[in-house]
Amino acid sequence: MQDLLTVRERVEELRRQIEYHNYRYYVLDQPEISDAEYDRLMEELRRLEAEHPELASPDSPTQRVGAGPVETFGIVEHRLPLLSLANAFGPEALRAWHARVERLIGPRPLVYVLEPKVDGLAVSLVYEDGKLTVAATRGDGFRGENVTQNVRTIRSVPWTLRGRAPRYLEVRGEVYLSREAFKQINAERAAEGQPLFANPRNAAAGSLRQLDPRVTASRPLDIFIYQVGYYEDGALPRSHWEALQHLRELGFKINPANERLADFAAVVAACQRWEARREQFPYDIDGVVVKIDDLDLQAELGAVGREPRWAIAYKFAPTQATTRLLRIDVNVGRTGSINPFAVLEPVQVGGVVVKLASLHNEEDIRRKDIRVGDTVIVQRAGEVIPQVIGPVLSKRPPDAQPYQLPTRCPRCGAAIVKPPGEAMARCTGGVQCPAQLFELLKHFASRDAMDIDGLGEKLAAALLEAGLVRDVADLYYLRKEQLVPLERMGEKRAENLLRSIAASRERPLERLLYALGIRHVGAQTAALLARRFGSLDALRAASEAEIAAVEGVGPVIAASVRAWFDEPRNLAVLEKLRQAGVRFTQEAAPTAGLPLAGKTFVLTGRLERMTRLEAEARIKELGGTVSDTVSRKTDYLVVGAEPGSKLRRAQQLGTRLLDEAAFEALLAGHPLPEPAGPDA
DNA sequence: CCGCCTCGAGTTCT
DNA sequence: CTCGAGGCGG
Repeated sequence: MQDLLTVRERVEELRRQIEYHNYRYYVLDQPEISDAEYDRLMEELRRLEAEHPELASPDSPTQRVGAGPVETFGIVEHRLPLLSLANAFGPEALRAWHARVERLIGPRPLVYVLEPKVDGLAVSLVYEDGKLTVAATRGDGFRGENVTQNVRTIRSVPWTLRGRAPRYLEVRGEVYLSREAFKQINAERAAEGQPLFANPRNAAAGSLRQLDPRVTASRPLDIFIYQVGYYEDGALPRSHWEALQHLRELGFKINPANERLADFAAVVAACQRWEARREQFPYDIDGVVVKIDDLDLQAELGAVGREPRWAIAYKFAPTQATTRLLRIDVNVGRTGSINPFAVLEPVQVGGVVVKLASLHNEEDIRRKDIRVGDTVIVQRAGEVIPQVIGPVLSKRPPDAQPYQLPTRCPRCGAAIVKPPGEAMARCTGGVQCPAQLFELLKHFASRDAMDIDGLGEKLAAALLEAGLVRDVADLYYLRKEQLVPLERMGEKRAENLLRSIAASRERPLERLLYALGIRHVGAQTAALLARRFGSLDALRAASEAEIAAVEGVGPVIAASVRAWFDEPRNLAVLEKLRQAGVRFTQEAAPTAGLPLAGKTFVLTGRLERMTRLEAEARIKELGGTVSDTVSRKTDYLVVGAEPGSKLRRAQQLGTRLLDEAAFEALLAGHPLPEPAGPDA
């Protein structure tokens, strides 16, 4: 039995250490110890508290997991109201604000502080004698809800201030969720069939307003403190910037992206720069808050109504908008997949007018409960494809009906079936379906398949419309006089097209195999099959078991391939291709002994001196393979300008990175210097 | 049977 | 780029 005094000392020591490491990890983002070591400290503390209930304390870091639920939130009167900010939409409005400031205080040199306007929810935190006593939502600015128990679960909120704390301190901050955490929470909710949050802000608000703080604790909320509200006992610095530094010393998390600028032109430029790079913040921001730095000037400028004149919110173009869902139509894919899409009342979002948005599949529409006639939230951020996030239920027309997929294909009338357990419904019309034939023709001619230059969307439609092509083999029997009457088709273009078609007869087997559009056979699988069987006839003659025996091919793909070759219509197409002189064999392409044999590459970002396609071709020539996703099996990630998410994954996995110069050196046959060791 | 790794397929606007 | 799902190793 241990002496209780020493146990108490140990408990206090552990609490001190854990709070310190919390601070290093969550506030400074500079941990000093590993997660495992941290877990060990936490585990020991938990154990001691369990063994000695008399030592338990609501101030112990073990309580960050949250206490029991409450019935309702109390109301908190803010000692000083939380003001709102005037908005500036665009640089002109920002300049107008600035002109007014100068008019009021006369022209003199000004210093500005810029802070990302994080899209979360504002809270007020009160510290008395250095201890967190009350946390409240903004509410109407005068009175908010008491969410102290929930805010205490946020790891970057100090319970006790560091250093010499004022007797009474109130600070304001923004509670938010990172985009990553938001995605994770929604994925969990989707798995549990719960309604999804529309955006990180809603998720953060929902999390903070949980009656059960244990739920809040499970959500990785974070906070940035941006303002002193009320400060009693002790002198505050003269400037906002210094006040933020002071708050940082007290243990608060201050946004490291904040900037102090002394030139208004630079302020405007910075706002625009941040807008262009808003995706690079790990959390959503909807603008930039610009503040006059000097606190005396702030006081002089004062407020109009509830808006201070010394600050303004420069607002970015919104990435979400609401609009009406007019109709749900469906597209038919090459494989017969039925792909519903939303026809929207045109709406400006993310800098473009959106009229259409994909809806993926019936299941997705059901889960989001999207109905024709609904007002829906549409999102488009950066280059990302527009998405329908969900309905605004309060605006739903009373007669709106849940969406039902059509039972017959809108293009060919064949039955639509949805195999149990699969997400996608399919048209059963096969190549009889004009939509599927059209998609197949485009696919056949596409660059990774037979690469027929000049045969794109438009021409494929025209050839089908004119009845010149009923299957892909018909392409090789086209004559010039048939083509010329087509719209926008002269002698010259017809000749060029026929030449491209003729040239495509020489494509290697793997291209042809891919071009045929056999279900589950993409470029990669086509290459595996071509390499193993060497000729189309050998593959046609193979049994299902022989096909399934190929490395990387399993029962599903084997059955699909076998079924394709058992279809008389397909065999007829093959005979026509053969008659037309299309190559049915693989060229011998030995890869053994080449310098990059066995090496797997992934490319990300834009290369300066060659296209991505050229880079891929060079790697393959030298015996390497190119993959699409970074995994443990990836040997090199070639990093170009503006790399994507692959770079982060590669860094996590410790994959070797090559910049363009190093990549070129490798291609030129120069061995790479060994990677630096951990102690180098 | 589960969890990783890959591959296939589809998508908006300019 | 993202989702869904096939293949495969443990």
